[in-house]
Amino acid sequence: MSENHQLFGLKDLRAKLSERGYKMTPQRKEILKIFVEHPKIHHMSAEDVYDFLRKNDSEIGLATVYRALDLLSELGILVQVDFGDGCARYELNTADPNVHHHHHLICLKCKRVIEFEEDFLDYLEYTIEKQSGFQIVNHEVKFFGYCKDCRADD
Amino acid sequence: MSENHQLFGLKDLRAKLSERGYKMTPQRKEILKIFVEHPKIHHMSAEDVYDFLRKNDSEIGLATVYRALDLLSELGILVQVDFGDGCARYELNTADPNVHHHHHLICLKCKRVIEFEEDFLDYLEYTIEKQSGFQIVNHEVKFFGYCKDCRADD
DNA sequence: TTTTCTGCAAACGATTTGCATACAC
DNA sequence: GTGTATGCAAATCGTTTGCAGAAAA
Repeated sequence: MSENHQLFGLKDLRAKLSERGYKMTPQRKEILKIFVEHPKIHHMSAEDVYDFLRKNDSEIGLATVYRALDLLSELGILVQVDFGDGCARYELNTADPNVHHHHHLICLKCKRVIEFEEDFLDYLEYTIEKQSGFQIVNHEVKFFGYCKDCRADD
Repeated sequence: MSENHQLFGLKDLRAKLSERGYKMTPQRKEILKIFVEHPKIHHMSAEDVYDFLRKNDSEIGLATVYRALDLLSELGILVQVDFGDGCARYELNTADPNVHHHHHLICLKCKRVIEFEEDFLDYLEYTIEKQSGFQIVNHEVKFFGYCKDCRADD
């Protein structure tokens, strides 16, 4: 579909950080690098990132991973997603207004998470804002059910 | 809007329980009663339920509350909802096909949770099922933003 | 040199679990 | 009676925090 929707790469990290008084560190760079260089690995938790680092002989503490993921989310470089599996997961922010939102189909049986793109919600957002005065800045849509391989009617 | 959409009341509890080999207990009855008799109190966490019970001179252990909420969800009497505030919350299931889904507007400033009803997603569900073969049984939609009182442009 | 950052270990809060007793059937 | 449920306390799991030393700016 598309290769590189993320707004922020490694180059922008230093700027984004110093803009807010934060410092560039090898740990932060390395953690962001995982997300940038492995776009196929989606939805990593702090523990996932930690394990990935250790497998690549990187000795970054778990607390630092948590702090970096928090920080990168605060900077808008990553976004937190939640699949109800008891831990926060992260993905590169693709919040480009020209890029469609993507959301998640969560299989109740095999726990697979499938992504889909949609832009049907614009009218709904418009309606809500008009009816309730609620100013929407983001939305999150999850569909629960059974994926192709797990369907109940198979 | 509507008074009593829940499919299951206290009367059905015993049947639902024994159907699956579970027993009716005063604790389970009392916990469900809170949800049925106080429809205005939405989105209660286990701790909320526990506090509510203690205020009403009921001595039910916290572990029992957790177990009962789990069980009532498993039976389809309650549904778990998650507002990302670090604890599971529950509400009466209103999964009647004739009743519109309701979803949540979460204010990022005052943390208020506003409910809204919608039935715009039927077509989207149809499209997804057709395109991806994913069989949808439930969906969850959250809009994040600023409520009428907290809007950035005020 | 000043401030922020890291890493460790301890603290934390929500939830779960083991176990002996109590209760529903 | 038999098997499930309860209540308590201890265990667990993801995450956060305090603090002393290390490293950016």
